[in-house]
Amino acid sequence: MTTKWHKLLCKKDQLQLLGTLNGGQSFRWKQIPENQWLGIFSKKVWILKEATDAILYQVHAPNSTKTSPKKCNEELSNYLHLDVDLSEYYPKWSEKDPNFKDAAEQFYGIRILRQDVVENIFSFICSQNNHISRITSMVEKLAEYYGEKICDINGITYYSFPDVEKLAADGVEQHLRNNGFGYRAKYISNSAKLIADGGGNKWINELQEMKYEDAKKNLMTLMGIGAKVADCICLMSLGHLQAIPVDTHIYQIAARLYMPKLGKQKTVTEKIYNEIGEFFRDLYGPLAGWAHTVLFCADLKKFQDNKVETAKTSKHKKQDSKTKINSKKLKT
DNA sequence: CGGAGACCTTGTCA
DNA sequence: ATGACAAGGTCTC
Repeated sequence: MTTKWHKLLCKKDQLQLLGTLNGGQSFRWKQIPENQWLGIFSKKVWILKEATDAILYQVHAPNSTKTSPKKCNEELSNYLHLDVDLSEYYPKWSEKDPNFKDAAEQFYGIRILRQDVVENIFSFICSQNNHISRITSMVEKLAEYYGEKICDINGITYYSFPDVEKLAADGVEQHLRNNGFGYRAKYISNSAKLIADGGGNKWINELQEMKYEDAKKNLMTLMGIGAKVADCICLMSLGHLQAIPVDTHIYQIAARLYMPKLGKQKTVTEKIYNEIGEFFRDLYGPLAGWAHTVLFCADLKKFQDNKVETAKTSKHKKQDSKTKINSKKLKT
């Protein structure tokens, strides 16, 4: 086990750990003392902290796992999507949209992570109609029940996210039902079986090769995955940075600030869903999903506590409507 | 094709 | 304290 700190060069405006790791993209990161972040990806436990023009990190993995500094640097850099230079985009998005410019002050350095596809498929199935805190505990349970132990740190055992085959096994649905997963237990079990029957890794590999529209369509054939969850997976795990997950936050933002005609709409139909996506793609360009994530962060309640309340934010504070996302499956 | 309800469970707010 | 309501929606009718 390595406990040495490694260094990955990275300017401050290129990466903010708080908004990126705790902004609802991944459910595998926790803030720990001394302003450090502990998270799990690629079957390793990572501890990160910000330093001047760099990220310092530790890697914890089983002794059998290779953790050469070079390989770890590459893995972390890839996970954080550091090949995209935000200084090329933030000014452009700010120029096109004053709302983005406002959000970007607090939410500089927000990055779309390159997350594991399988983990995100099941994490975002859990996310529907649910709170981030509960989603996090459900993802942790999936890892604990069906994943593999990585290591212990300070008396806590960490587990990797399980393979699809583990989730496709008999008895999973009942087991999850008994452990607080509610109706999502069936979605997880059925989707895992659908993927396994479709070839398992082969199905996943083919998904990764598809273009955005095809990948989205295929994801929506799984149970419990509609347009929004499919777009989350496309954006955060398949590199389709034009994908715009239209959730309740983004719908509210769109109706309030960009598309006033939505005001009276009670449900988000497939048509409305796609219109909102097209609107933002038209506004921000090919990396619209990335820009949208900055707006999403700015709308998260947990990030608004330490923010100075302005007349503008307080005015809209309590006006969330009863609008439900109701986009239906695309017909092929 | 669009609308209306149901759905597990937990956190939050009055 | 207790109930209503919302939570990064989706499925079914």
